[in-house]
Amino acid sequence: MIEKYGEKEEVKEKKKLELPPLPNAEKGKVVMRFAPNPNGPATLGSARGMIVNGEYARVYDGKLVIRFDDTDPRTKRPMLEAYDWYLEDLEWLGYKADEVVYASKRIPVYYEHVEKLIEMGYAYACLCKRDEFKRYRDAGIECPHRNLSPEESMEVWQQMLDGKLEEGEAVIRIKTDMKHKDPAIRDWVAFRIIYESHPLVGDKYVVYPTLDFESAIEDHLCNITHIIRGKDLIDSERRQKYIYAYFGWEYPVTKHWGRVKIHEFGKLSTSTIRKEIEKGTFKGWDDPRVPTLRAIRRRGFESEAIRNFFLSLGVGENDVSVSMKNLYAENRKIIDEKANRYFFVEKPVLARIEGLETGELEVEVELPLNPAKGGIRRLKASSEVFISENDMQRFEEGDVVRLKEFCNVKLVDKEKNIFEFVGKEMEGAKKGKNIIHWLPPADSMECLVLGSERDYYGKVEKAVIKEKGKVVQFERFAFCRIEGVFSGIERGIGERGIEETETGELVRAIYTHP
RNA sequence: GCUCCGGUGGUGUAGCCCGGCCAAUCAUACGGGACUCUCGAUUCCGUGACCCGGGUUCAAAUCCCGGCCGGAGCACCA
Repeated sequence: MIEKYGEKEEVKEKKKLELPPLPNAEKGKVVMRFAPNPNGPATLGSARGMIVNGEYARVYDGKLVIRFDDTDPRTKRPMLEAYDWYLEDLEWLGYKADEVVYASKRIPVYYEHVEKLIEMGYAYACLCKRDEFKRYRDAGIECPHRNLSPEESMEVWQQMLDGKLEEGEAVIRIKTDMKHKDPAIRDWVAFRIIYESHPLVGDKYVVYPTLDFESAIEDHLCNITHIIRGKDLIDSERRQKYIYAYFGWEYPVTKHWGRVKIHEFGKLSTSTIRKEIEKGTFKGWDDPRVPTLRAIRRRGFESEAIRNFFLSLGVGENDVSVSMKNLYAENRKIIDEKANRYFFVEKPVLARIEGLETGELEVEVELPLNPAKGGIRRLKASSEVFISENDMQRFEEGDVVRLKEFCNVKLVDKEKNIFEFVGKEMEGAKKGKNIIHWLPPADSMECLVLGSERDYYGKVEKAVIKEKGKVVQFERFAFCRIEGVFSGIERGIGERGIEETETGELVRAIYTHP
């Protein structure tokens, strides 16, 4: 017994997922960061950033800072609630932020830095129109404003701050190299004028830094040692290194990962989700059809599964296209032994069993509650039971089927759903698909299961109401998370394509995965 | 078009830096058997990959060159 246990432990140890070592990482000195823009809630994609950065901070006994790069109140307008949602999600995934930074609250700091750069002649006020500058850039020619004296640039900068200029009239550019072979690097924009109230800081500022500038300054100020992010930001490094050189700072070690595409969610972006929510297609940011962490959590996924899923993806620079099935497999490993078992009869039909003796009707049928932990649950024996139409269709008259743990019955009239009692013992019934789940009307209640592809309606054991908030397995159906008992409009029926039948109470559950 | 980056089974991933121990790891998927009063779990077996072409070398998934394919950036977005 002890030996066996030891073996098991060893196997578990082996399976433990690990990230590759971080270059130049010293235990206790690593500072990682996760830098989202809260223009919507965290998605599965954000989870990768939280997990990889959080994990490195953890294994190196380092620090994790979460920084909100919320410097565009218009195009990527932050969402007020999302700030805290990010913090919650991070915590749910098992990581704690040692420091929380809000870029929009630190704008004066960026002002100071750019002013220094202007004074040193490394940044200048550019009055070119957008298209005008694009032509200079593509041709590799310096624009006329590049040689403005620091004093002249400062004057324009002051006018920008004072709100004396229109949007687009002037920007601050960082001097790089107008002949740089990569046009993306040439004299990039550090500040622009935006007349728009910011959700967090209101109308306090009209000049906002771009991500490249803000994050360059903050990474240094926060003492970030390693940056791991998507490869869409790979150019940032080449741009920001100019600033680092001007200030004599050392650029953190960087690593970039490729794009993750999850088959099941296709091209659902934050902005399309928002649109669909506004249109009413999705019920909210935690609608089970949406790839947000809130929705994933509501569906009953364990954070440990999400973590393993992303660790298995590694930090490679190539793009990956992966299926939710992998996540299901990870989650199943964790919840299979935790989840209690119940019967949920989808599309119930009431079947009548003839020939049951009174004695056989006075008993309660015992069913295993949990194959790993043991325990039993009870259902009343009954001469009328709900079975699923999905099962009913498959049977022919004369077939003997097993009502799991209850009795064997023979179908005698398929039209009227009439069965005949055969016996209590197993023998005579074929194993496999002929063992079906069932429910006595007295022990059942209405149930709606909200799924990611479609919803399911049926009857469930009354006893599941004890499982509120937990994931259970509806035998021969799927793992589901029980949300609770609802009535009235809370029921959710009728809104999602399932016909309203009754108006009483029902159990609402969320489909986790098969 | 310009600039970067990447290409290992169906899907991910290890190995590549420091060539041989790689007829290539692990997971998942798939096929089949066992077990189980769930279509879940467990268990056993099986299928299946180094993008192509040159070069260097006694030896290349690993180094070099060329091609092909894929991706990202070229915003007063993040």
